[in-house]
Amino acid sequence: MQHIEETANMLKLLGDKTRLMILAILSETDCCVCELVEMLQMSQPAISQHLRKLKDNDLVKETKKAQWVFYSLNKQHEFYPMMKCIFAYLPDPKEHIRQLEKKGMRIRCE
Amino acid sequence: MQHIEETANMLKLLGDKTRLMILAILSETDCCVCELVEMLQMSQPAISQHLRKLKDNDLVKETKKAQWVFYSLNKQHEFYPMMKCIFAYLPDPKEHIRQLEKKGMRIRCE
DNA sequence: TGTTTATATAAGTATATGCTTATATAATGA
DNA sequence: TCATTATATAAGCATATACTTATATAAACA
Repeated sequence: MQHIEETANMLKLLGDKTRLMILAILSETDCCVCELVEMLQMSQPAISQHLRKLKDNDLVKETKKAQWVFYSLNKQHEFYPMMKCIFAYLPDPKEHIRQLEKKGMRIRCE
Repeated sequence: MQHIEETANMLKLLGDKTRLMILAILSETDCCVCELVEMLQMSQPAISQHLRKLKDNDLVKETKKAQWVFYSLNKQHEFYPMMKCIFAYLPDPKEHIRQLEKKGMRIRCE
């Protein structure tokens, strides 16, 4: 059980369409910034700024590989079980990943 | 399963400390505005404005009784199961209700 | 080495948000 | 009837938010 401020803050973070979709996608597969830019059809700075907020709140982790920065969901986060419950209210992010692959823009590293 | 906008909007609504606590309290017991004002130590207009948003989104229902307006949680709402999951991350609202009763400010109607 | 690609970040801006204060309405009760 | 109590709502304002554009950095590669 958490403090009210903590929980409200977490929900505020999730209460943005773009960030929510980023998290849902990352719950399926790790992605680099340019993949998210392509899937969500948002500018690169906009995506980077959302990722920054998620990282500052420890919801995602980053790994640099070659010229890319891959982001992954932090499944150890205390609010991860809550997020899983919320994902049930979202369209399946697999569709975004499929579309990305179809466009040949999936980054496969190593 | 809902649209991304719907879910994000719901989370934005829940992502405010005061509204989140109002919902948690209402999940335990119906309350009138002045009880919430006392429990949450916020101005009456602030509480009324939050209740307005919750009502506009169908999360709460109102019932007028004498000079009071009682608010209750809409447990039929499509996002109610999600809310229940979120309440697990909040301090027990029963404590607020106990404090209100201790101050003799509980409104008992009918 | 110079160019391209991927990313981060700063600055600027329009809009949204959550309060305050002031005021209106309606029910209660002396 | 008049004062009090409970509530809603409007207007104003300070701050937060989510973009944009511009720019910096670093890796890859010709």
